Amino acid sequence: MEKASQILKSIKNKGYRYSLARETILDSIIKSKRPLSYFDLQKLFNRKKLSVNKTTIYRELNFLKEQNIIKELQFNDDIKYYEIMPKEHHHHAVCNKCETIDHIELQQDLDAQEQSIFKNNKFKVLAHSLEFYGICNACIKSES
Amino acid sequence: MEKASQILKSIKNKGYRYSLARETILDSIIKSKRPLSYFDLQKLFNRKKLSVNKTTIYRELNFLKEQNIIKELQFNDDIKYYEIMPKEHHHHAVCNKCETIDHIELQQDLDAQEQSIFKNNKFKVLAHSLEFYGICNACIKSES
DNA sequence: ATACGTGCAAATTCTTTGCAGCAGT
DNA sequence: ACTGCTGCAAAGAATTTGCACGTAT
Repeated sequence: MEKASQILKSIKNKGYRYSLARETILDSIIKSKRPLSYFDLQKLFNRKKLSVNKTTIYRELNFLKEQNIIKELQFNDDIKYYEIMPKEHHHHAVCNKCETIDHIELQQDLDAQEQSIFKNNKFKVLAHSLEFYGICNACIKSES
Repeated sequence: MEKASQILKSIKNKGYRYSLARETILDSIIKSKRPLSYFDLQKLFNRKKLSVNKTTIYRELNFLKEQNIIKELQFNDDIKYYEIMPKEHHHHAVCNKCETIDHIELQQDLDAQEQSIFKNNKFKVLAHSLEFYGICNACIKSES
């Protein structure tokens, strides 16, 4: 809860308030090893037997996104996922079998590629988004 | 129209039929330099003064996707785009200003990265998706 | 003649909005 | 007390489905 309460404090300084829904959503996203969707949070509230309206969840996700506290992600399903705003740039590995999404940090990033794009395509790269699709370790092991 | 009619022929062999909507959608996606969305096709039909119901467009896009004739893409807006199934693997450059989407082919692809992911993360990469965001040439030039 | 393709309206799903009441500061 | 936060119902937007009719083969 340490990190969450720190962020909540800075939110308070901007005139926004503490609420249980806000803390729970924020803390869940911080603690989660993988990006969470609206549905994940929904389930989570159910499990905790907390009654939180869907409007609140959607609103809170948008709020945290606007505050640059969380980042919205899309993979090849139609679902939006959220992760805490990363300090280190990283990428995602999506398992085609179990649909688990993991973080990946590359040894060599894409600086060379970005420079050649500027040269060859006259396109000034400011950011990139890179997702790997394949089979995760658990699914490799459990294969027949 | 050559390529479209070739694909239409192979569709016919599977028992599906020719139709004007099908040919127009397929041909538009083939001829387009950039991925097209449902709305692009909608506009296109309007300009051509062809009356095609939205259901037909959605159904045709799903049909062509299932037939592996076109590929569905998502960027950081909420819109689905479609391009003809690429033989050469390539990536996309999305302009933050004019939202134009271009194709990019990398000199060095990501083989080295994929191998190190297998080593370090025990994740078997089968495919990847890479989008660059930035400013396109036209927008660089037109900047004040 | 068969059964795929199409249009229309209705249904579905996901998300947002309006508004009145609740609650943190 | 002020104003942000919440829940509910309703509205919206994007997409899909059911069904009767049209049309390529």
